[in-house]
Amino acid sequence: MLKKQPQAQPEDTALDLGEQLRRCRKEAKLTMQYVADNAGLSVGFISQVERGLAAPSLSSLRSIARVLERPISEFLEQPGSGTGTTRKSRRVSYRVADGSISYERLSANFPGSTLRAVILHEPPGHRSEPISHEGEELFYMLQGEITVEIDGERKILRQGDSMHFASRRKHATWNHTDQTVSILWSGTLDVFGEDANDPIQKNNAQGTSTHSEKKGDEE
Amino acid sequence: MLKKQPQAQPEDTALDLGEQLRRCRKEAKLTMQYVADNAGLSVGFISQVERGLAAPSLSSLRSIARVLERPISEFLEQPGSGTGTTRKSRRVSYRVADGSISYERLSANFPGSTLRAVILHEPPGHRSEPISHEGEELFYMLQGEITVEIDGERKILRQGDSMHFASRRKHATWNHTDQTVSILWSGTLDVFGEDANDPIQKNNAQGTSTHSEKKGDEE
DNA sequence: GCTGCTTTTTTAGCATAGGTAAAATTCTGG
DNA sequence: CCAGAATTTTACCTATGCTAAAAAAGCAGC
Repeated sequence: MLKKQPQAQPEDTALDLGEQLRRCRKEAKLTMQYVADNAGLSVGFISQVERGLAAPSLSSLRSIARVLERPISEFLEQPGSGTGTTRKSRRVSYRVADGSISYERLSANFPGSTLRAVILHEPPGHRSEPISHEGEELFYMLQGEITVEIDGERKILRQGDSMHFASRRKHATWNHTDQTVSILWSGTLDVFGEDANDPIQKNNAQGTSTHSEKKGDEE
Repeated sequence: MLKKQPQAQPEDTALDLGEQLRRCRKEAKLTMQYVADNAGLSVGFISQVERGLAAPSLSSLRSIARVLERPISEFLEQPGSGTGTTRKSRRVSYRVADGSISYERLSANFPGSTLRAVILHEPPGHRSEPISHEGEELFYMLQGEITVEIDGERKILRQGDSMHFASRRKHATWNHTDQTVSILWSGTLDVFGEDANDPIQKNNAQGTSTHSEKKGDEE
């Protein structure tokens, strides 16, 4: 019988997956036999998966990832080689929602990336509607203080405080102060969209800057 | 024939996966027929997957996720309900590497979470060894300036600047100044470990604070 | 260099499940 | 109420996810 080949994918990710599994296993100094035994699979199958000759099912991949103590996403999403530098002086501000909040994007957007970060500016008195969605997020208070409500429980965050939570929990914010607050927001889901909002403030002196998520805002 | 059941998983994630696929599809206002056609699958299969009666292969899930325009990880890893609030006054500092760098953890650690954030303090003159690993990361300069080298290309980041890149690219930092710099680091891989390093500085007046990654550092 | 053991690869094979087409059922807008 | 759209269900099939075991390669000790 001819050597079996997995179904060809446009991006040939099955091979990437196998390479990454092998890399992680070797970094953890484990044998295939160990991984197989602990994942409830056979050593031959592990070999085939690592060499890209077989594609594991989801449950098998989950078992293998558990043995390697890595999130399954690490094997499925591999960011490309993009880099985004965002200069303070060149950030573009966007307006969201009803136009009261503005934000500046920090994260770049390259293939496979899931990390998102923006700096949010919420004006005095602003309240957001309670929402929930996929992913997780973290607030870090750059300036000012804010009330955060998660699943009905309220907390005040002050400058230097942070909060990390699963976005599926219903959450809302309220700027109970009389000053604009600035929050560094980081999350795993792009809730701010890509250029979906109008830029409202262009700090670039020439007024023609491109958005930072274009292939890096290079010096 | 009895109704087919997917293999039971301890966390029954196949059902979670189907629920999430249906939720995302409805949020995008798409029919199963549309998803099936664009993913190269049958509508009956999409129905079974969404109802947890069949488990898609990795390539099928990838196709479905592409149609829904969501990262595949969104369907595979769902954070639990943890929340971590980290008060500025209660952050525990850790020492890493040769003891020269310290950091304070911001992110909590709850089931399924992949987002990590710390505040790094690099002393004057400190150079890190070039490394590469899985995931992606973002630096935001809270204070001071630093030279970052990625794949041999150097850049200086100043206060307020940020940089987002795939961690697989070889990267190193050098604090070329004569002051300690503070960086808010955010990433998708836990390169700082969980309590793997010694706490070196306890800001809690009682000196007995628990680490913030324990079930939230509640007020 | 040889040997024995460990680790990985390869082979042959199979049970099942990933996935389909089409029919049946339910939903929904007019 | 009805027609069409959308979803579910059924019957079925074959490709493949995965195995056991043999073969090959790697490696440490002598």
